[in-house]
Amino acid sequence: MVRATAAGSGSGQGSAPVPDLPPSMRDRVPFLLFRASQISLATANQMLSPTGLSARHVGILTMVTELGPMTQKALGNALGIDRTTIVTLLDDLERKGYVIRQRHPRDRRAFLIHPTGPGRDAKTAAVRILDEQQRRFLAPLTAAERRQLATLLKRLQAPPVTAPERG
Amino acid sequence: MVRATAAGSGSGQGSAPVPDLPPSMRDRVPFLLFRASQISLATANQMLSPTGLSARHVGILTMVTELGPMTQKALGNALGIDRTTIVTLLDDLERKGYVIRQRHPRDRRAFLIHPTGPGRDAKTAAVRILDEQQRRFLAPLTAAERRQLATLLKRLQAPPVTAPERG
DNA sequence: TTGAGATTATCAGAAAGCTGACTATCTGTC
DNA sequence: GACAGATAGTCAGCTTTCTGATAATCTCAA
Repeated sequence: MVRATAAGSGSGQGSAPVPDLPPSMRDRVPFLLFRASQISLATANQMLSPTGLSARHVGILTMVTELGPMTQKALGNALGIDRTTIVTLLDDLERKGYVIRQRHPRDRRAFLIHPTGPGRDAKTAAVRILDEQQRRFLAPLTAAERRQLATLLKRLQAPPVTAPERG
Repeated sequence: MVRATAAGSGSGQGSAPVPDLPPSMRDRVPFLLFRASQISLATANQMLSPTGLSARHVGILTMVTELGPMTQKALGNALGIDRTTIVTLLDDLERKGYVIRQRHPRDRRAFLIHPTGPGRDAKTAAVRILDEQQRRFLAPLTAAERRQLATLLKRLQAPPVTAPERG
C-alpha cells in the first residue's frame, strides 16, 4: 500500500521536499504506468476496506456475475492472478458466502465458481465504490482525455506481435 | 445458458489465452492500468534478470547517478518504495559494489547514497535493456500516441488539490 | 483398453513486501 | 545546556504472493 504522498512540488519551503525525478525517468512510460497503477490500486483497496474485500475479490465477483460461472483457471487468466492466489481469494469469498465452488459437470478436476445472492449484492456495492474511486482518480482529465487514455491502454493490452511462441 | 468456459479453453492448442472480460471491466481505467503495469513490469524484470538487478534497483541507480547522492528517504519518496524495502534494495546494491552508504555530513542519522564506477556502468547497461523493453511494450502505438500516453499519465501523477494533509 | 503425458486445483515452504518497535540523531523550547 | 518531540535508518515478525511438488482427472495415440 502506497502512501499517496504528492510528488512534484519540490522547491523551497521547510516542508518535506519530494525530490524530482531525473528527466530520463520522468518520460519513461513503464515507470509512469507503475506509479499510476500503484496509487490507483492503493486508494481502491483503501476505499474498499470497509467491505472486507480487495480489488481482486471484486474482480472475481464481477467476472462470475457478469460472464457466468467459470473455472479458477479462467479467472486467473482473465485477471492476471496466480493460480495459488486464486485459491486463497476464493477461500475468502466462499467463507463470506459470496461464491460457491461446484464441480464442473464435464471436467471433474475443475470447479465452476458460482456467485450467490449475497455475492451479487456485495459486488454491486463494491462496484459503486470503485466507480467513485475511478471518478476521483481520473479527475485531472477531461472526459475526452479519459476515453483517449482507456483506448491507448487497451491497445497496449493486445497480445505482443513479437510472439515468443513459434512464428 | 451461456457456456462461460468458452472464454479460456475452447479452441485449438493452448496458445496465448486472451480471455475476454465483461464490458464493465474492459473500460475501467484503473484495471487497464493495473494490467498494463503488471505486464510491463514482469517483462522488464525478466529482461533484466541476466544483470541480477530488478527494475527497482535500476530506479535507485538512475536516481543517484543522474541527480547525485541522496538519502534513503528521498529515494523511497521519489520511487514510491517503502522505507524498509529501500534498506533491502540498497543492501543488494552495496553488496554488488554499485553504491556506497556515506554518512550525511549535516545529519548523522541519514546516509547519502553514492554511486560507484561499476554502479554507473551497470546502470548504463540496465537502462539500455529498459529502453528496449519500453520500445517493445509501446510497439502497438505510434510515436504521437506514446507522447499522448505519457502526457496523460503524468497528469494523473499529480493528485488533485484535495490534499488531506495540512499545509 | 491402456498407458504416457497434460491439466486443474491444492498445499507446504520460500520469497517479497509491509507494520510496528527501536536506536541514534536532529530540532525547537525553555 | 536539557528536555520533549520529530525524523532516518534498521530489525523482527506478520501478511501476501509465488515456486515446486502432489493427487485427481482428462486427452490422445496405439
